[in-house]
Amino acid sequence: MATRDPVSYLPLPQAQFHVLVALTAGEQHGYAIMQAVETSSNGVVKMGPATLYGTLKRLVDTGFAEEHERRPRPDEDARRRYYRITGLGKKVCQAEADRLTQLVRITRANLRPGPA
Amino acid sequence: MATRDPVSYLPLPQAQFHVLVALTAGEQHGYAIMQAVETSSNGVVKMGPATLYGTLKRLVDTGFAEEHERRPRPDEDARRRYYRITGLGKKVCQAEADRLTQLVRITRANLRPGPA
DNA sequence: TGACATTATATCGACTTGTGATAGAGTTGC
DNA sequence: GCAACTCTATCACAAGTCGATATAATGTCA
Repeated sequence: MATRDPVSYLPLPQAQFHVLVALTAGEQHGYAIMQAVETSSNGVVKMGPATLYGTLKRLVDTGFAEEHERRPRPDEDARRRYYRITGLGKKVCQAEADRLTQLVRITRANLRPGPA
Repeated sequence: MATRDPVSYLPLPQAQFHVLVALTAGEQHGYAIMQAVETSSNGVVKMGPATLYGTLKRLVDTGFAEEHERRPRPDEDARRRYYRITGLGKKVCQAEADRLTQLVRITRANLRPGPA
């Protein structure tokens, strides 16, 4: 069966992209993702639980991420639920990154000349 | 008076960023912006009139863009209304571009290793 | 002249996405 | 023992996005 072109999922909603990017670093549980998003953006992007868990559900529904069976080790909080990015998720994430790179490139080129 | 930190406006809604980027290329009228967004994204981002004019209104309200008095030249369509990006708009656009660059950088770094 | 596509601005209503507040419960540190 | 933190989760509302539609001027071609 023909795989759907990752580009056809673009543009990704911002929250989805943030969560996916966090998951490219490896499997994570929800709370860790929230913190990763805030930390890696230097506090600029603050994702609350509503956005996080809602987004996580959407990612799983669409097949960009999946929960996995891994049980927290004894030294970890037993309540944790782990998620990881799927192959499709990686492709889409990659494509979105490419799209944004292009956008940023245009911005830079246009803004360069001199503050009018 | 102290100017509000551009970073405090981030993250920008996607449509607002797209329109601002289009305006960094110079003053534009609505219809041209719609086309610019679609063209410069290779057809990936399609912005209809509802999104465009709504977004334009928000940008003006927030002070990121402004309509200006320039009348269309005789060889241009008389119905056009022109907009341009403001100083604040440029700063915010710049800041958003920086933020996205950082996000993309993280994505690239994490996705690099090898398809697991 | 008439027919038709394109340009151009604009809004309505529905849907999707995002968020602050709140909840409940286990865990950690003092 | 108690406060702060961790962790998952949902509700109800707000914000953002989009397809469809409206209206009208302009351009093209025969």
